[in-house]
Amino acid sequence: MAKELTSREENYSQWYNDLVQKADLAETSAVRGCMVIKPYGYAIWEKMQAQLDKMFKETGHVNAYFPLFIPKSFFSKEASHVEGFAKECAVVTHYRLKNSPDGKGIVVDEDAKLEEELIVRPTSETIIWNTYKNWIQSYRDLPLLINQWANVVRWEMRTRLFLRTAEFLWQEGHTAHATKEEAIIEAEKMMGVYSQFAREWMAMPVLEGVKSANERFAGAIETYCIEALMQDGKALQAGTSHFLGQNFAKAFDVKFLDKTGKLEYVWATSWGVSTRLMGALVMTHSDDHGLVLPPKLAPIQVVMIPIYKTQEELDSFKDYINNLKSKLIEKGISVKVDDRDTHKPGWKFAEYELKGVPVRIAAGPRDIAGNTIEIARRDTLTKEVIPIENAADYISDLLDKIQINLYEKSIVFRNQNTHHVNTYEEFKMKIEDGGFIYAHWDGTPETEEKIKEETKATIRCIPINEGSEEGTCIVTGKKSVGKVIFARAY
RNA sequence: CGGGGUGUAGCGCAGUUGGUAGCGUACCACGUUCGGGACGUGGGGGCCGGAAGUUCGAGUCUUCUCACCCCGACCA
Repeated sequence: MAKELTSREENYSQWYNDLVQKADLAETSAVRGCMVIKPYGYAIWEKMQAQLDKMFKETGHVNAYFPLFIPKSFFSKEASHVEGFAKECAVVTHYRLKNSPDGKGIVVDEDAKLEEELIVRPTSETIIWNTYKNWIQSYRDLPLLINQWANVVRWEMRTRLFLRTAEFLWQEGHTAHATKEEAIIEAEKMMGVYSQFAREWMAMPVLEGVKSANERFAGAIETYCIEALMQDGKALQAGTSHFLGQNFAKAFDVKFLDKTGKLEYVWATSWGVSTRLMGALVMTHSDDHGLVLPPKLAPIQVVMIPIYKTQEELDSFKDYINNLKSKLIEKGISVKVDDRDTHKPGWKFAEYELKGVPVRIAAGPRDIAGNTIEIARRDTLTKEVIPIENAADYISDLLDKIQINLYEKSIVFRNQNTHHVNTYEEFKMKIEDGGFIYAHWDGTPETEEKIKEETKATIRCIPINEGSEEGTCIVTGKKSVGKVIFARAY
């Protein structure tokens, strides 16, 4: 048992750390707060990227790339934006090193100080809006619908693999529109894209809503978000989409001539999801045996493991499963045959369980004699023996079933951990067990702050598309227009 | 940035009042095994995080540093 996982019950965050590293998703690096994403983890990210990118293109967006460095002066142009990010920016001050005078190593060459310091982008609004100014003159240039895949740096004090790292990978969409309404529709649409991706690809249920003022993006008028519930009862913000109003247009003087010849500021949105989704994926489905991946994002969907003693038996296994393998590949299913002679079947079973491969097929002399294969499901940890004839169709259906089962299990979990409360006392009790809590709130930042200080819970989102009824705030007793969703969050 | 902890073989750890480094696992070779992480035998691998000090002698004692982990404040 070389790779024993800490159980979730014993220590949830240790379980997460163990799992990410032992399943070969990522590891900590020599650089503080920065991770190395390993090939298996990166393969999952690539699958996420591929699907998201497709969805962005389908909604009319194109990709571009903007610089890693942002002149410091750009940053200060939007007041609340700079305030939000100033505390966590990496700054480039020099452009040259030299040999240390004492002969030991190298030092920064003080003569090579930059005239204007550069910020390593924590997000790209400023450099992008500075650029858009040159691209937009008339309503005919709008809407401008651009996305970029990039890395960003936020100098976090405490980091965790995928969930919060100093450098992370993400995509950031930045759009410009002629009207406020159009920009709002865009921001809502992208939240919908994220939500759909989370449900259908990650098999992860999410709540859709808007952020309270306290939680809003620095520089946004409205922040839309999707919020997921992790197995330990903590909420995780999985994606955000911002309606930026004309804040950045005004800060960077981006105007256009409308059809009537009037000069107007453009309306903006930005939206992003990051490698944090990897953390969400791990914490939504995985168990004490290891990773559990939804088939749609699994780099290997089916692994085939031979049971054999002799070379002849191995050869006959290969012949035996070759046809099935081809049929699966024809169906677009990714298959790996693990015929390594260096590990025993039992070892391989445990390994692929740890790595979350959705379906495992094993076959040995007994199966070959009886024209059967053994199929094991990662999500339920069940095994069955089926005839190899028509196994391809069976497996194809099974992958769909697993995808659905994971989503349904997650829905059940979330429902079991979602509560409505009517008093603050009840709230304080329920919050200790984790989960989402619906409660009436008077709409003021002060009340939210008080609740956060006393219970560590924040408003994860103000639900939309759920309908709401009036009530009274659980803390102040003042009027509330509808319940909002609280949780302790990552 | 506060509070706590840990740095010794790839990984996980032990190392007594200071005496020149060991266990498990992984790795390599050979043989027996192979339907849920096999076993035996033999082998390779360490500037004991770094620097300075005390000492005849430091993994062990002292000081200083650095890194990482956990818990808070901040955050996607």
